[in-house]
Amino acid sequence: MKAEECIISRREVAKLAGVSEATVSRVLNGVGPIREETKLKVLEAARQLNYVPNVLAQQLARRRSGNLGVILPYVPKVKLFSTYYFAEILSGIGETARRMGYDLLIIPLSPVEARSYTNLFQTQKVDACIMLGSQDSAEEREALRQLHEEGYPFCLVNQHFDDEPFKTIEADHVKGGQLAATHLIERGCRRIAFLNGPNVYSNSRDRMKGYSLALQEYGIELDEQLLYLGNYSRKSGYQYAGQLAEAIREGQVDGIVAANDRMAIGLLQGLREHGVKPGRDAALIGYDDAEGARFTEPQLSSVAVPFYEMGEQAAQWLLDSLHAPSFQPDAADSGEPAEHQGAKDAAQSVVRLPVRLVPRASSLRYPNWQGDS
Amino acid sequence: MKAEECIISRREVAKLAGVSEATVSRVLNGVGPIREETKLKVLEAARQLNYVPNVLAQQLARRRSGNLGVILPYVPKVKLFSTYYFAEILSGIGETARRMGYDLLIIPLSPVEARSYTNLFQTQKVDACIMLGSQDSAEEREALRQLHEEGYPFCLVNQHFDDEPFKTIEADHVKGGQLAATHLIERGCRRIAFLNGPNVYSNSRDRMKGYSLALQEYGIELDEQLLYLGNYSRKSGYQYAGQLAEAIREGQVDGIVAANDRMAIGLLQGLREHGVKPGRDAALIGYDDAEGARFTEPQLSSVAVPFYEMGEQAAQWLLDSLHAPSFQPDAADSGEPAEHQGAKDAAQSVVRLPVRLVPRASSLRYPNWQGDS
DNA sequence: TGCAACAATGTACGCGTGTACATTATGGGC
DNA sequence: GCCCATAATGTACACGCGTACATTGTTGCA
Repeated sequence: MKAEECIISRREVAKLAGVSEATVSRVLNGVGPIREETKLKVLEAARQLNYVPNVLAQQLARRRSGNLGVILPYVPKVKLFSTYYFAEILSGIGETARRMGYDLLIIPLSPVEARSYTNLFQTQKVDACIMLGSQDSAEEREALRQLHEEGYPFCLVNQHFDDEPFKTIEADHVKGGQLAATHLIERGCRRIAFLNGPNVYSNSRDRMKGYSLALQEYGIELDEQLLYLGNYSRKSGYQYAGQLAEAIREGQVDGIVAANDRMAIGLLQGLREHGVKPGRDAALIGYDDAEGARFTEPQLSSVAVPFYEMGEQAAQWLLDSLHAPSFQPDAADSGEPAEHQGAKDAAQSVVRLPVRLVPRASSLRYPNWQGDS
Repeated sequence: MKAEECIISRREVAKLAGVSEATVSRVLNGVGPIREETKLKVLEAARQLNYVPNVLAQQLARRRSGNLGVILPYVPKVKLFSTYYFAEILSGIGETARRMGYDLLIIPLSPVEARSYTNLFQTQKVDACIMLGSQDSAEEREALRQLHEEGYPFCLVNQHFDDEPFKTIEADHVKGGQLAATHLIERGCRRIAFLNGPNVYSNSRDRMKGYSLALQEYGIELDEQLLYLGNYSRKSGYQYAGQLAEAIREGQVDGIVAANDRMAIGLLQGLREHGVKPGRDAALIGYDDAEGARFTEPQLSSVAVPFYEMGEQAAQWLLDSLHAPSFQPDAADSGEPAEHQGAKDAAQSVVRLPVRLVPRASSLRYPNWQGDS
């Protein structure tokens, strides 16, 4: 009995209800005037047959997939979902998509094929797309530019491209870097090391900018010697521990800003192994306010970034723009005006959410450190 | 120029190549004998027009979506992606799906609609489905049973249902609970509290079983007073801190097994606030070996669970079974034989991956505790 | 009574693809 | 030169649904 239910379509419902297929479709979609009696007949027939519309056919007929694509970068050996950063953004996206009746289509980029994103849209698998963890490379920029020119709706999260009109939801990382550095300065640090991440991420560059601004504001000269480059992994923080421990002992460094909490935590653990205790011997502050920042000893000061909200807003904006009738891909015809429009959009295209300083014990510096026993 | 490219289909390619649409289809799918010359003509035309097949139409014609569904439970106020448990499993699923050419369709269950899963398959949105975080309730069991009866391919992860033939990938949590408790016993504990999670999860019950076995093995009587119930959140661990701190001081408790690391970490922090230091005043061990277990002070002993591999295996088995020609939903016709087959399957239907004890400082107990300064 | 307006429904086709079947070339053995 | 097996291609339709347009039924009003 159950076996046949797999293959019932609109036709069976129509037959049972004694109406045409079109009427069934109209009833189920609430389109056009329908006599109440007919409506009930159809609904009863559908219920009785346990009819469920074939979404694939609907998608083809409507030329909309109802899927929100999420592009995940390929990062070797990194379990992307497990990083605080992606997990939080994804949670925000997922919740919003669910609320708006969209499904999430996760598209992990494969390491080999450097295909352009346009294919993705041409296949119609997704109606819109959110780009996570994209890097500022020439190819990436070109691929996105093409996407934008063809009018496909997409949104970058936490990565902006200068001089491009791409819609972007990010956080104010210049401010964040400044907050972090200023915090250490106000706690008495003068020789502040900065452990940054790769420059292909705009947020790395922004934090660097903020760090510089803070130093400048307090008349502290930027010392290239104090700049370290990691890759946002805990290991890459850990590996600088020896070097920094020595610098701290020699008085060359009295404070450290790390560009994310993973590196900060790795560094913190390494420093302790070298007998240097952040919060006592030097001030340390991380970035992201990941959950782990509250687990360390001492607890890690950080800068909170509203990742969840960024995911929410990206999804919300994208799905709103799909429903808005304003979406006109015809702009490409008129050539130059499109250019101009792009420039106008640029003004509002980047949304920058505020970040927040979260001071904890790791950025204390003097013997008034409140440790236990 | 770019604008028109959005609407090219097989027809345009066929016209340009001077062949029929069927030939285009055959060339692109590598079906049937094709003259080399024709093949090149078609491929050249496709390239020239920048043709990309419409996946929606392919899905409809092939009656396969190419999507692997992942059901996420609705847990109020919890950002699912951000929990170690889900994140790791999802990473494993995602990586495997990518390798097998499938996309991941994330389906977060909404709080209200308690729809049956069969709808999901009937809509054809997914070819197979992985269930995460399902609970052992009567409705859930019934919904899954229906799914199984109708022959839809699905797989549970980290949750089994007794007496059901559902395919399941989980870990040996009985062993895990036993390992944890035995570890504490061997380190000298005799009054071991157990902070467990809700019983709707089979892994909670399994760990409890393992805990009991360990006590029994060492002739320690199980004391109901020492059983605590949390909900796997850090907060729910934290809230028992006062109670347990007192019990430890009074000598009522000398060791604690927590059913996951989140609760263990919350508890650890709470205990320290009450002046009780795990690893010195009492032994504490968590479960999952989440990343955060290495961040705490002292570092948290735990039981490592191969979540990533569980995700991999679930996806692998599911996608393999789709490609295998053995898949015959006709079994329902013959009635009882299906029952028998189910019983046979049951023997292999539950795959239980091994877990591993990870001893760290939190489960030490005596003054030989190796703290710093 | 006749006619217009509108409600309610049916018919027919498009969406873009896969593929069974029919048809036409091609070659080899006699 | 003929016939058959097979290669190569075209034709036609199905997949299941949305919807424009045609058709029929109903009502109100002159």
